[in-house]
This record gives sequence, C-alpha cells and structure tokens, in this order.
Amino acid sequence: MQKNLVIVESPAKAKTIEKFLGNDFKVMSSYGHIRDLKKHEMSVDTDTLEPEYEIPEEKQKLVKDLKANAKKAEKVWLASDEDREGEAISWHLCEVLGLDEEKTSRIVFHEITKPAILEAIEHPRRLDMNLVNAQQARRVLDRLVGFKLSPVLWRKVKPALSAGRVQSVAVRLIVEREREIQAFQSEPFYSVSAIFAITNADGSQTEVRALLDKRLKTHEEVEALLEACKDAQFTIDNVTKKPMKRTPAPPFTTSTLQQEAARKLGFTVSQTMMVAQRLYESGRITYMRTDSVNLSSLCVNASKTEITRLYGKEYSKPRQYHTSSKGAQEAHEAIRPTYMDATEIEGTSQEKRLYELIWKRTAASQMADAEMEKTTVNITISGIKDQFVATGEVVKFDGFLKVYRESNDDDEQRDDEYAHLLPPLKVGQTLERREITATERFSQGPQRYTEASLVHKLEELGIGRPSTYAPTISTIQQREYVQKGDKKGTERTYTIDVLKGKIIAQKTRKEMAGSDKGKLLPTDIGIVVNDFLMEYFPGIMDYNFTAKVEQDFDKIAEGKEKWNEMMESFYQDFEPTVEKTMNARQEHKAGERILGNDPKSGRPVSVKIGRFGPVVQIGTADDSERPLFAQIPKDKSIESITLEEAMELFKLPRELGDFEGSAVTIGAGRFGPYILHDKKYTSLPKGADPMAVTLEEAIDLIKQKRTEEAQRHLKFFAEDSKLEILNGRYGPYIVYDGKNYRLQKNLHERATELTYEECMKIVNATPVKKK
DNA sequence: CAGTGAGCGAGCTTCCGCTTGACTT
Repeated sequence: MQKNLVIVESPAKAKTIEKFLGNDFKVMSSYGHIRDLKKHEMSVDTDTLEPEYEIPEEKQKLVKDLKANAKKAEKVWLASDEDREGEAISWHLCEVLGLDEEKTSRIVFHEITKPAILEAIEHPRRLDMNLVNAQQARRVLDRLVGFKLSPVLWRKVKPALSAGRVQSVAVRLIVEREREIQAFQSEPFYSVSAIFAITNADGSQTEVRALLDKRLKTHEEVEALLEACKDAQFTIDNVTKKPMKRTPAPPFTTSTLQQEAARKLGFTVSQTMMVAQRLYESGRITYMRTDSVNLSSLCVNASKTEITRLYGKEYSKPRQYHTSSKGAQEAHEAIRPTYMDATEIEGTSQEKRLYELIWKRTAASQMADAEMEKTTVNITISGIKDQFVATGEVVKFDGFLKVYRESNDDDEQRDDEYAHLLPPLKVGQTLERREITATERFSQGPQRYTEASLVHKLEELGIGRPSTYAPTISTIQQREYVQKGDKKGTERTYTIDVLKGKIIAQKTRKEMAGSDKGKLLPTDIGIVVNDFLMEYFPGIMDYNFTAKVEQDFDKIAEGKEKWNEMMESFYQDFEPTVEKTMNARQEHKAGERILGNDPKSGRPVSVKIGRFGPVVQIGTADDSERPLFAQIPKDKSIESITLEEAMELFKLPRELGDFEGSAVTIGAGRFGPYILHDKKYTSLPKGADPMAVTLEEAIDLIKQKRTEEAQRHLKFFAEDSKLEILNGRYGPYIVYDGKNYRLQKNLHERATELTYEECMKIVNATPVKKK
C-alpha cells in the first residue's frame, strides 16, 4: 500500500527526488501540462470567454496511470514548479484526477536537495487559485490572439500563415532591423595610429603604440595632420594609472546559455537545448529551462571547495545573484553542474564542450574579481592641439578570468589591439616617431540579429519564456517569415596614408562591406505580414504589449483583478477589429503592388504574395485571357523589384536551338537556372546569366556533365546491384540502397580496389541516422 | 556535405507554455 504520491513536472526530477524520500513515497511525473485547450479549434467560448479543456490523446495513458496511483495513495503531494504554469498544472491534476481536498497538499521547493524537499513537505499549502487564473488568462489570451489573427492572414495574405503574441513581435524586430540597415548611411572617417620608439638604457629600443585622441572627418584633415607631424616633437605630457576591477558574469540562464554557446561553440539555439537536455537527463546539470541566476547553497559551497583546491583560496569568492530580467518567474535554479567537482565528463564532444562551458561559467561566478591597472599616456604633438594616447592594461590579479571570459556580439574591437603592456614612461620624456598611419574607416550601421541575439532581445523585452525561445526561432523560420542566410556585401575602397621618415605615401585597399553570414533576414512574406499586422493590429504588435498584459496577469495573481473581466475587456476591443479587417472589401491583397504595364500586351503587371510565395502576375483574374505568373527569385524583393526585372522572369524557359535532334532550353528551377536537353538537366554554373547563354556554351556544359556522369560510377558489384562506388564532389563514396556512406580519407586512393566485403563492412558500421 | 528540377489556383492551415516521447530496419 502506497502511503504517499508526489507528482512533479519532469521525470528526471522525479527520479532524483524518489531517492531522497523513503519507501513511503512514490514519485511520478506529469510530463508538463496534462490538459489543454483543444488543439484544432478555438476551444474558448466567445461569449463567456471560458476555456474548454481536454486531455490530449498522447496524455490519456499517463493520466490513467496517475489516477490509479492517486487512488491508492493516502496522500497526494502536488510538487509542480512554483510559477503560474506550475500552479495551473497542479490545478488540472486536481480536477482531472478528482483529488480529495483533504488528502491533497501543494508543495514547492527551490532546489533538489534532501533538506529542501523535507522542508517543503513540512510546509504544505493549498492551491492558489489566483495564480491558476492568471495562467488561464495567459492561455486564453494567447489562443484568442493566435486563432483570430491567423485566419485573417490566410485570407488577406497567404494560407497556412500564423500570427501570435510572441512570434509576430519577433518577426517585427527582424523586419525593422533590416529597414534600419537599409536606411543607414555609412560615413567615412579616419582613425590615426602611431608607432613611437624609446631608447632603453642598454641602447635597445622599445615600441610604443598610440592612437590619435579623435577621429578625423576629411582627407584634408589627414593630410594636414601628417604634414604637421613631419617635423613635430612628441612629448609625454601626462601618465595616469587607474586601478580597475572586472566582475564575473552571473551563472547561466537559458537565454545566456544560448547566447554563449552560439558565440563560443557555434551552436544553434535548438542545438544548445538538445545537448543541454541530454546533460540534464544524465544528471550532469540542473534544469536547462530557467530564467533564474540563483545558485543553491549546495553549489556555492561546493564551488568554494573546488576553486580553492584548483586555484587557491584567494581565487574563491562566494556570491549570490539576483534575477533582474523582465517577467522572470524563477521556478528553478540557474543552469549549473550538479557536481562542481566534476570538471570534465564523458560524452559526445558537443556534450563535453557545453558542459565545460557551464562548469566554467558557474565556477567564474564564484570567483574573485579580476584586478587590473590601466595606464593612460598622453603624447603631445608640438605645434598642434591634437594628442596621441597610448593605453596599457596590466592584469594585477586575474581572478575569475583564469577560467572564463564572457564574449560579446561586437566583433569590432580594433581599439583592443592597442591595449597591452606599456614600457615605463616618464612625463616630459620625448619619443622618437617611427610611423603614423591614417586609415579610412566607415561608421557601422546596426547589426542583423542572430538566433541568439534575437533571444537576447526577446528576453530583454520580456517576451517569451525559456521553454519557448528555441521553438519560436524555428517557427518564424518554418513559416518562412525569416531565413537564416548570407548577405553579400559590396566592395568598397579605402585609403591608408602613412607618414614614414619625411615621406607621406597613400595607398588604396579594397574590402567587402556589409556582408553577413548566418544572420536572420526577413523574407518577402515576413515583410508583408509584418506591415499588414502593424497597420491593422498595432496594439498586439507593440513591443510593450506583453509587458502590459503581464501587469494584468500579476494583478490577477494577487487577487486584485478578475481574470474573465480582463479577458472581456481585451476581447471587446480586439474582436471588432478582427471582424472589420476580415470583412474589409479587399481591392487587392496585402503587399500587392502594381509595377506598370506589360509592353507587349499592355496588361497590368503586379507583384503579390501568391499561393506559393511571392509572384509577378501579368493581367488580372477578371481578364478574358488567363493571367500569367512567374515566381520571384530569392535574391529579388517584392518591395523593390522593377518592371524591367519582373519582365525578365517571363523570358524563361528560353529555347536555344537543337542538339542531337532534341531541343535545348534554359529554365529556372528551385535550385537556380538549368539547361534542359533530352529530359536531362544540367545546372548553369554559379553567376552565369541565363539570358546570355548561347547554344554552343550550353552544348559544352551538357558534354561536360556527360563526362562527369561517366566518371562518377567508379565500381559496380556483381554480388549486389544496390552497392556502388561513386565519385562525388568530395571524392569517392559508397552508395548502398540509395543511401550514401563516406569513405575514410586513407581509402580514397584505392577506392576502385575495395572489395564487396570491405564496402559492406563500412555500410553496416555506419549508424542509422535518426530523423 | 555526396544532388536536386513544379507551374498548381481548393481543402487545410493557426497560438504559447509546460514536458519528453520512439512506427521499424
């Protein structure tokens, strides 16, 4: 007979807790929410705004199991997390399992240690219905917004689109950032650096690097300065030394872990979460979805011991951190190693690297400040007012820097090159000028978001939760509002003026400007949807919308406001706006734009988001003649495409002529332009203009493809026709039953000599990829 | 990592937060 049943949210947690509690306790997990609004319908009564819950199919078995165990138990302890969602989970459990109030207790604990759990058992409480109602309000509001707005988009923009309190604002951030970048006017300026020398007592010389204390605006100023420096004397005017301290960053939350793993390890946001999940399940780290920076006393103490052991007493400094981010609910601890004495773990290389990052961040947060001394030396130039400044930084005590330094997103830290050790310098000392270099630079516009920096921004705005950052990022990419891509930069030239001896020499160099890799870019659909929502639903799109409704949820949680009253007042304004927008007589779809008239037929040419994405259309649906369509290629935008560019799209497929008795045509496919001949496809090389390709060039490419094709099949096997050795872009590889298997580098040489057995060994040794 | 290549024009689609699961070869 089971005396006690404890229900927590996560199975890993259940396993740990069961160990702390005696045989009288059975611990089970609810696996998050057990009940929710119906998946495929509104499931909210639009008159009373009351939600209608159901137990989803995949939870039925679990609920049955929980029910049976609750019935058997003398007492049920609801131990879900101590936040809105956790309280609601407990309430749903009560309702669904039909728990008797007398034999049910609600408990919460903040860390998974034996004392903390025993302490929680000593202090049970009742369900907090105010907190539950705050969650219901949150849930219903999100459902109303999502399920009312999305159908508007289906009608006005494109089917299967979606809108929501979180995702639509995420897209807005990216669209607006792209517009800022486009509007940004880069201004040139000149930064001037100098190399001086001082002669030491032994006759040797030491270099001193310094920067001019201001940026120059024009090339004339550069010329004037260098001219003035030709015969000038450089004298040390002032030497100041300032002690500086650097404090470690707080331990990881979900958001900061995602950012650092992206910067230091190159992980995507979802990759980080998957690896962290595995570390959590194997008991290596605490829970990975958290907004808390709090560390348990257990960890603070263990860190102290470990840091003292590894680095010495002076490196240890126990600290407590407090969460300041908007909307934080702190149901968990910060993300930290479960055991600080495990500095390394077994596992995949990704697991090892992420664990090491978490260990270092946690350890650093419990270490002493770093102490530096910053030296600033002012160097006057005789005859002019401007000065050079040399700075040096000496680390007096490295403290936490011994293990960890937080990265940041600005890759431009050129000034850092000049911060280093300085030789001893005295006021009044003169310096020997070696060379002075003025380099033209350009002011930097705003940076595009990465997955991780978008998460950072969302957290800052209090939008979304640790459990939704990664899913939100993938949703906006799946809906094709945003794509991760590369932006080609433009080449620009810049000048470098160097004064060496008495001669000023000017050079020009080239660099690529504004190129970006793997950043988030808005698509045409993203832009059109954003502009549409901004026009008709500015309230929902407001960056403060979440913050405002959160205030209401807080009032509900405190019992100062009724949740259905809040819903009603929201819906009163929202619903009519939806109706009005939905039924507004539409002359054209959102984002539609007339480019002009087709020079040939005179029919109007327009662009819009069609059923299959952005299209150019000649003519209208009411014409007697059917309209013509052409997909807009990825590198063109619906916002900026011109009539001429649009008309080009209708020139394909283009017939070039005949070759070996069949037609050669140029078409445009999903993967760019191609040649079609005798039902075979040949890609055009990158950068080739499909409008300029001649029949001769096309035939050459077809022949080239044929020889490649002939050389591709290196070896067949009589034993099994499914097995082949092929030659690919990266050398020889094995194909078996339609799947590819890589050949180790050392086998490339003798690829054609491999036997059937050898190949099958490789095939069978390769693990099956999971979907 | 390993090679891809339509021309559709209606039915269905959708939210945010909690949490992990596992058709068979």
